[in-house]
Amino acid sequence: MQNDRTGESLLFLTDEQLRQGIEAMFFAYRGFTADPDRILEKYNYGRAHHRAMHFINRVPGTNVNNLLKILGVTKQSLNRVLRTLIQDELVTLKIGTNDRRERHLYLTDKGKSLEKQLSTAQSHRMREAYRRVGPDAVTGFKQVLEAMMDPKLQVTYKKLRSS
Amino acid sequence: MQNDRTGESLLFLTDEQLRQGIEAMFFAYRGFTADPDRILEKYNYGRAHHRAMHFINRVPGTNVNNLLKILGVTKQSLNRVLRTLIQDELVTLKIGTNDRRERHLYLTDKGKSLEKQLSTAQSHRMREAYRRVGPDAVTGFKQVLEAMMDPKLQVTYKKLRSS
DNA sequence: TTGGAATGTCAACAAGACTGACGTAAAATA
DNA sequence: TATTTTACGTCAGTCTTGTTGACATTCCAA
Repeated sequence: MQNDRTGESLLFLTDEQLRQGIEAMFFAYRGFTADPDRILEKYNYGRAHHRAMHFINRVPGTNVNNLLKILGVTKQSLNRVLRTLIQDELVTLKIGTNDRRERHLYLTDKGKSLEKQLSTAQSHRMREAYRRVGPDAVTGFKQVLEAMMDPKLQVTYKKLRSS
Repeated sequence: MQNDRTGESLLFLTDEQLRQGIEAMFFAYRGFTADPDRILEKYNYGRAHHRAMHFINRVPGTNVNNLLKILGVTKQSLNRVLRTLIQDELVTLKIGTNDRRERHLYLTDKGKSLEKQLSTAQSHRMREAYRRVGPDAVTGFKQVLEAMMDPKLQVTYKKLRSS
């Protein structure tokens, strides 16, 4: 019976516990972005550039529409970012062979190099966190995050995992 | 011996696992802010207003400097947000009795009401996530987030927990 | 009494998000 | 074949939220 549960086993659902989770997300996200932000600043790029580069690296040859769905911004917003990345030769376009309306996006060597720098910095903090807390905590971490996503983004997330 | 560990037990530290964690944070944070954002839009406020109200509610009577440390923005940024919240009678100022330079911040009844709306929406999603994954995963979730924070913010986070 | 701390304010600016409107090329379909 | 839809780009304008820099006020403390 549900009601046989002690207060202790339900403690993780109290308002106080939820509030702690909310604040933990807020403070952790600051840490999560801090290291790449410092690198981006040196090149006069922002988080938007980082996100675009991350997913172009993750899904090489993706078209713009697909990237828009992943990033959840408008095409005008993404376009501004892509324009500078292409100008700076971090990203290249290839027109689709089947459908010539589509632009397929790739990182150049220069782009790969910067992406590597950024992901190394970001991974380093996460690796340290993972190492300190151990594998079981990491499993729980990912389970909660996945459960907090909007359903559509959860699908996107899972697709990326299995690709 | 460290080297006796199997590949399996170290699997949580692979590049692929770290990348998954990064993407999980990115997608989950979108979900985390989505519900309050929708409410804020109706009142023509933004996330900055939400954050200020959250922590004024959490630490009633806080002065501006303390709030600045928690939020990690400049006083000019915070001031603009506070000004509108005070104009709209969601927040009140009380000049310090000991130190009359300090402004102590409080939510009005109107402010408390909106803050409640926002935190209810945000908590609801987190509660559902917690419920689905169970208490052990929640413990791991918080452990990883705490380990990812900048040390100073980790102190701030812990202080809030124990207050 | 003077220096520094806490706070506020004005101005200017930038990143990064948004909407709306319009254009072009190519594919799909009626 | 003609029309519609799709994919993408671009221009213009707006908003929020962050930034710096400069300057004023208040008031505690040495």
